[in-house]
Amino acid sequence: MTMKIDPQSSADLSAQIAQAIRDAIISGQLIVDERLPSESELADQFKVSRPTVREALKRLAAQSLIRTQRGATGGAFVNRLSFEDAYSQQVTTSTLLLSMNAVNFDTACEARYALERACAPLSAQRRTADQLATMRAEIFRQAQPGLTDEAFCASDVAFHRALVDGAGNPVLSYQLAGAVEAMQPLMNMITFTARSREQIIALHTAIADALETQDARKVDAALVKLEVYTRQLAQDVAEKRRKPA
Amino acid sequence: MTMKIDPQSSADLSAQIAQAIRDAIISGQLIVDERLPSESELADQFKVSRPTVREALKRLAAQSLIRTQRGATGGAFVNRLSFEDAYSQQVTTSTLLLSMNAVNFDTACEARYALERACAPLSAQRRTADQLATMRAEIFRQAQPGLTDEAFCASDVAFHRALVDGAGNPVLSYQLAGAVEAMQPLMNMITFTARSREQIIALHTAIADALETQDARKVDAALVKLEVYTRQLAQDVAEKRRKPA
DNA sequence: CAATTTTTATTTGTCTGACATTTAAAAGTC
DNA sequence: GACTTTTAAATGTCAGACAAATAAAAATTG
Repeated sequence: MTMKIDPQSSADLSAQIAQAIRDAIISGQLIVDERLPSESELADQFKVSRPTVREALKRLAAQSLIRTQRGATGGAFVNRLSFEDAYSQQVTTSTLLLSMNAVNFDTACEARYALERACAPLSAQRRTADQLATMRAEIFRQAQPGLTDEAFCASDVAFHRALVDGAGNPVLSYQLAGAVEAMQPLMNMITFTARSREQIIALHTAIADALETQDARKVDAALVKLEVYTRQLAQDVAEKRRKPA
Repeated sequence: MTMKIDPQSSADLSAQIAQAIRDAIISGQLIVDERLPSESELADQFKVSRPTVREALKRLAAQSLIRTQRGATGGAFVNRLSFEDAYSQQVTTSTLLLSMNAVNFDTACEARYALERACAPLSAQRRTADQLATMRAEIFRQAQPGLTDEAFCASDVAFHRALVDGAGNPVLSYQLAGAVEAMQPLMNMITFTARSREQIIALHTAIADALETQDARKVDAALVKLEVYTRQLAQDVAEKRRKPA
């Protein structure tokens, strides 16, 4: 395994080295659980100092591409990117993307429900009894009177996540992670208008009922209603903000 | 702005510091384009050495959360995460996730088409003439006899990306990035059975025609056919591999 | 005085060398 | 043979230095 960096490039050495190793992983030259050379050896290979190598390795660690272990048999190992890791990265990225770019609420909402509706038919077909039970439990929690707005939102996310997971497709669950979870802070702006809870619970119940009877069309209809209702709420809030009675 | 790290924690100092700064960005304590304290100042604040601070900053840079600039007025600045950055991160993550986890082809295929079909109705409604022209051009390219398999695949991706972008929803385009682009290496396993090109081009043409007349149902029908066809091909390849005539 | 050039201060990028800590294997001991 | 101790290798952290880039400040010049 020899990796090279371009001596012409103007970029940081640590960035170049990280990219070289990243490429080796993506192309399969380095396989899962394989141990990278030690930091000193890498420093020799790339003709740079150990701190520079370390900065490169930290970049890769931040992307969960490698993991490091101390001790005699330690070192940096190519990490198997788990669905869980990918999932949480996706949520972080989506959250930042939405919060930093002042994304129009309607745009985010449209995307989220379009994707969720894509899961609905599969979920109606395959949802397990366990996932259905999770959804019922979350609906029950949402009906508790003392629930804070944050807890209601968290429960809302858990409900929709169960719906998505019901499709029984981990790739789909992963792809939807950002769409569902990153919406939470945006939804927070809205749900503080507390009277909406009954309506939302009713629609959640409709969804759960339809999933129980495996009626994909009814699930879709309820999701559409939920989307319409959510957007209506957002519009009301925006209006109220424009002319605060 | 004061940030703290837990002196009890066993994790790497650089990881803890990165997390502290990351939290400050996510929570809005640090806003876009704000300059972080210099590396020396951060080292003093966190009571660690400069190399440790630098490792933390490189972790954040790997996630495009900050950018650095040298010179008198330089430093580390909170970076506005662009759709483009998020898009390419998503593609990298999805590609690695699929290649490292031996994801079942059917699973990936199902997810990809489920998501793409979610875009279809919006795209039928809103696609611009420009996007339609892109799709026609890619179909034309795909019909060229001398085209390599790699180029055909790339054109295929470009075609589907135009379809997704037709929905006119940047959040949706971002979310779909992984689903569409990360499939390319998996598709490569299949398209080397060259005779399938005509069939694919016919279905692409059907999609473009339906989008031109804004007929969402026809788009959906063509996408379903494309999914069925793709999965059939994969099955054939798998079968041929089991008993190589 | 205005324009240009030079200097200077600040900040990141990189290097060297050292020590601390963790860990597993090797060596030693009973 | 089972247990303890030692050792070696690796990452984690530190201190201090110099290089390179960059913009502002100062000096120079027409």
